[in-house]
Amino acid sequence: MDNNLSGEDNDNIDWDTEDELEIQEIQDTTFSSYTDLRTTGQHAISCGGEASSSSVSSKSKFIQQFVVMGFREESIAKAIEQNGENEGLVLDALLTLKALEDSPEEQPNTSSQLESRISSDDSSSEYNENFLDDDYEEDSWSSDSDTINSAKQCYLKDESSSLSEKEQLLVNMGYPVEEASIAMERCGPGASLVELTDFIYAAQMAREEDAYLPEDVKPKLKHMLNGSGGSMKRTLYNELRKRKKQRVICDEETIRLPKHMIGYGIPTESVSSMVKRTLPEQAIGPPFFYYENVALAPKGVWDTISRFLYDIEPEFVDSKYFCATARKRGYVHNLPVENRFPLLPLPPCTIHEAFPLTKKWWPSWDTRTQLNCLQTSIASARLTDRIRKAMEDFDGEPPMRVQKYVLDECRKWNLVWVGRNKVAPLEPDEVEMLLGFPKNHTRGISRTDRYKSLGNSFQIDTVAYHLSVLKEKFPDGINVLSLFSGIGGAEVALYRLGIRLKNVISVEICEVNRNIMRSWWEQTNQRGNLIEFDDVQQLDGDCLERLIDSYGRFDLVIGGSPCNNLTGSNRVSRDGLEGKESSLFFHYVRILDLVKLIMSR
DNA sequence: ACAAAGATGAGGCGCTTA
DNA sequence: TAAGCGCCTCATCTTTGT
Repeated sequence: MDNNLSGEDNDNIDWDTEDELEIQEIQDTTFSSYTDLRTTGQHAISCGGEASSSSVSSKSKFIQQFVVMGFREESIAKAIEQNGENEGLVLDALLTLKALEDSPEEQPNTSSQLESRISSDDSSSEYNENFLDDDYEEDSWSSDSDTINSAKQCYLKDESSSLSEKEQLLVNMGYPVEEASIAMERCGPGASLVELTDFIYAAQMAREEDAYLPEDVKPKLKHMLNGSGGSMKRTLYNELRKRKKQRVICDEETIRLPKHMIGYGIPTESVSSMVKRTLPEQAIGPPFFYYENVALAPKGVWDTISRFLYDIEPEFVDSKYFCATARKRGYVHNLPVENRFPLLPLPPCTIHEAFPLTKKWWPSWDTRTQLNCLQTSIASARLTDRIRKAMEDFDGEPPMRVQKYVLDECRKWNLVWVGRNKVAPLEPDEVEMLLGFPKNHTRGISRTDRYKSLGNSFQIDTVAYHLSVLKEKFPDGINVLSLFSGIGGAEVALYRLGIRLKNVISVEICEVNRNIMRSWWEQTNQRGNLIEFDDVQQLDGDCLERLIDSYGRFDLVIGGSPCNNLTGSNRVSRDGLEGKESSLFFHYVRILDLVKLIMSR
């Protein structure tokens, strides 16, 4: 076992990694400037924050503040030429120009799916458009301005520059100190400025309110609008309001969880025949994709997820309709919802069916028929002992007070009755069974780690039911890109459906989980190829292109990104989508977009 | 050093009641 | 309609024990 990965600081959360948002890469790769930039960086750049901070003249700082707002350098240069170094006037000119260029109706539907998707998206477009503008860099990089070059160079990945200098640079760019330091902390010392600014942008965007402009722009804008407002500003203001309005409507109609979480149907009660869903144009594959996360995320999270995944409405399903334990999850996918079929045999759906031996000891006043959500840790032996002692004081039925205490603990910790006055947590192999994994799937690692890995996994029957439509579409098997694979829930589901796994590209940060997956792969005598990565960041455009060249196109991109910062169980860092781990969602989006783009060529 | 145990609420929704 | 209550949640961090 790798201590670094499963040690005390992070345990073996499947998706534990330093998070870096490389949404920039989408654009970079999309517009083929990525390679150029990187090459340049490797050759000529000795960048370093030191070089930048010393060579960053006041003029370049002046330029930089507009660069980070997402304006093109040539536009900035022109605006400065016309207005001098007057911040207000330059910004005015730039914003007006941008407002004119950006009006959605006029957006030329040229380049890629990605671009049109982004431009059709309201709030997220504000984020992405800023970076889409970066394709200007391809041309203007050849500018002979030293200051501009040094600024550019700092955007490149650089390992040598020191932390504090970069942080200082971010602050110089106008980011609040605290946001800069959070970005530094989250992205790590090796992060490029692009990654850092990306992170800050993403975090800001993911926030509920006013996500469409960087914090540093808002006050300036506000100041200007409240101040000497000219007609240009008003034009811009109206333009922004128009977009903002779309977002507000979106907020008002925030996604609500259905009372009965059966999605587009469950094996016993199909509703898919009644509900015909139509997918947005951009959402239609290839490839098929399937994204999962906890249903009970903080407000607005599912709206953001949906917006980034082509405005597909999430399918909320509680696995209590598939097995004996609850598991409320949201799934965003572009799979057909007709003609699904369940895995056979159907798993037990009640506690008694799943654990017949408990029936003998189950008190009548414990009315549970199903278990609550299986989480990542279990009750201690001491707790079950306390319960036993509390029960032993009474012959027969304990008083209401004790019943309440015992039931509360049983619900909280998913305890089952295993003897007279004796409750116990589920064994790891029992959890495996409930989730649809083969027995001993996670055997060989510590008990604690088994619970953790299993608690972070799919419920196989539920996911397999959704994926079952792939079987007739791919009789010869499929190529799978599996992100945040964990212990291989997706692979097990496909395997149990009888869908041949031709090539599986699996990304999983935790070595313990990768070993489990590899072990399963070998035990089940898979004939296909399993290619493992340990970090989603490794999957850049070049890498994906190589993979597709070597192994063929992906038929399915599947994964559930970290829920750490979304789940209500987290009392420490329930930070939403911009949280340390949960922000890896944006890597799912990035990679899916890249795959779509590469495959469309 | 590792594994287990203990301490640590907020947030969101459904339901009842005034 | 508002307020109050009940219930549930892919967890994290520190301390203790072996």
